Amino acid sequence: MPEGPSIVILRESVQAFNGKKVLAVSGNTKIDKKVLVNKKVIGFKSWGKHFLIDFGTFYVRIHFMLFGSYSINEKKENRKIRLGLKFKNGELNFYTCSVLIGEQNVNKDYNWQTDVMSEEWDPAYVYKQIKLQPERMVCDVLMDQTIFTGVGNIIKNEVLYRIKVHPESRVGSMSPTKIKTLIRQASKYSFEFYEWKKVFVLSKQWKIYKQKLCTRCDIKPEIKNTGLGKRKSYYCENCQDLYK
DNA sequence: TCCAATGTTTCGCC
DNA sequence: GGGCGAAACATTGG
Repeated sequence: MPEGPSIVILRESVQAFNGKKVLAVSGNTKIDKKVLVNKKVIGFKSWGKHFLIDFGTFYVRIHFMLFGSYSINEKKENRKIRLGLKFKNGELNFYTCSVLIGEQNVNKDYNWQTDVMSEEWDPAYVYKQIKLQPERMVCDVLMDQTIFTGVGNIIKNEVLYRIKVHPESRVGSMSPTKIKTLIRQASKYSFEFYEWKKVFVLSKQWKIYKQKLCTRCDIKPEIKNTGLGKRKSYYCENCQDLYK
């Protein structure tokens, strides 16, 4: 559930509650639930993997971590609700997630220019950030939420495969053109992920992630924890040979 | 049945 | 203090 595109889908799925007043709050979250009662939702936002409920003078931040989930207008059986919001026209429940209150307006805490799915996404700014840290491996940079906000491990693997770059390449060794391609594809693939996920064909589209054979070379992909982040990379030694 | 995994933060050690 | 590894969270699918 947790990569950026999935959170955009969530945001779109809850629009029936936009502008509605919270009538009751439940769940085992540690936040003070009283402060949400009788408050009106000004909007639902997302910043990468963060799901944000805007109440104007403050906001709620939900992060689903690895296992988090939600349900709309129903309760999941045998599951403890972490945060449940009741509205006149339905309910929204979150499970196994991190919940935080932001004490000021959400726009003061968040900047959307790095969010690969935001209208404010700024590829030129992202490019400058990458150029500041040439020693880092591209697998780490792609997963860095302050540079590629919303990119997760699936998107990382598929984008690097698509542009034929080895995950352990130093970004300083990549040409300006290739870095721009990387930036463009991180956003483009995220939107494709979003479309595929909505029609339940996401995993059918994977070209290297969790694949038995490279879909270009028909040879077995490498599987290795790469970079300082040590997150799993699936890659083809034969065709992802650039900069390595 | 077991284990890994679409993630991030925090703690403790060297 | 930096850097690193492990733990914590706790579900789902292969």
